[in-house]
Amino acid sequence: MTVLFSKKCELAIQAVLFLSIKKEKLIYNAPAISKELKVPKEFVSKMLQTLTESGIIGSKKGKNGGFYLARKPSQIKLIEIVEAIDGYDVFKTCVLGFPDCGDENPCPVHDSWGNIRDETYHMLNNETLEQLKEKTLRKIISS
Amino acid sequence: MTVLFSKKCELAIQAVLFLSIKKEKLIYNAPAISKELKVPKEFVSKMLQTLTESGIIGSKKGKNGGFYLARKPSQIKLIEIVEAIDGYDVFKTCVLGFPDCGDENPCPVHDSWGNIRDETYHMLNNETLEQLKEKTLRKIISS
DNA sequence: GTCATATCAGATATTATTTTCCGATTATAA
DNA sequence: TTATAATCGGAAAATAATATCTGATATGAC
Repeated sequence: MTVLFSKKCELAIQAVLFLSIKKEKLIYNAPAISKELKVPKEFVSKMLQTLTESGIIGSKKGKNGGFYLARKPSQIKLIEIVEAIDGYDVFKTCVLGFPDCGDENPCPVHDSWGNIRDETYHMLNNETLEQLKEKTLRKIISS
Repeated sequence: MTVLFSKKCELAIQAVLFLSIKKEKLIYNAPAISKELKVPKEFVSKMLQTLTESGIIGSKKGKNGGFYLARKPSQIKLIEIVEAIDGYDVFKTCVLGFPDCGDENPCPVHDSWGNIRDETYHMLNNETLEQLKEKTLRKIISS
């Protein structure tokens, strides 16, 4: 099981982080990204299509085509990727699964979890890819 | 998708919270708990078996049998239920899905997520069912 | 213009999770 | 002792998530 995001969303964040440490508009195709992230290329391909639809990355068809960041790393936040793939459900759904949990009818951990959930949102909404660059470089061997 | 726990685990927490506001050793059978939590009784039944194996609740077979809290609400923490059903994977797995993420080779959000994860653990480890009783009563109509 | 190489779109297959079913066993009440 | 009502355990079915395949379309190189 994944922690908070779907596999597709995890992979999307990994891929965008990977692209963010490369020279601007440098194009990588699906097989290359697949190899880098050690994930099946068909799955990577599908995920990259979704990211392209939501305008986070751009694509170029045909020979020497591939994918590239649509904006500068300083203008992309992790939360955008989460929104594009998984949506905001994680930030709305009751952590204990009570169907009618809300501020008016809170579950026993509604407030405690609310704080944690807000912090998580803050984490994803605050840092841009640019700010994560150094840490990303340390994680992924860059070229 | 669920937020952090499996469906079975969410249900387990709900069920134990439900039992915690009842008189000690008062027995409820699977159909009754199923009705209360509005979840299929077979699924409730399976989950209650797992909780019984791990000693959080007790069971009584035969006519007028059912399930009851094995210990006092002041001696049961939410984290025990999570451990019994889902295990500690949520607290170990990389939130971005990097297979080799750890303190030596951290992902870009390893530290930030680490704090949030620790807070979550703290939330589940700190409060006992007894302390949640009031909030639970407000959520679940008691008898 | 033709060929090679890439994305794109939709369908399909596979796997994992969740849910349901069924028979066996056990305990209680009458 | 017999009928009943419950848990227990394993298997099966349904559903959801993940992964793969296939053909179509677009693009650049030659």
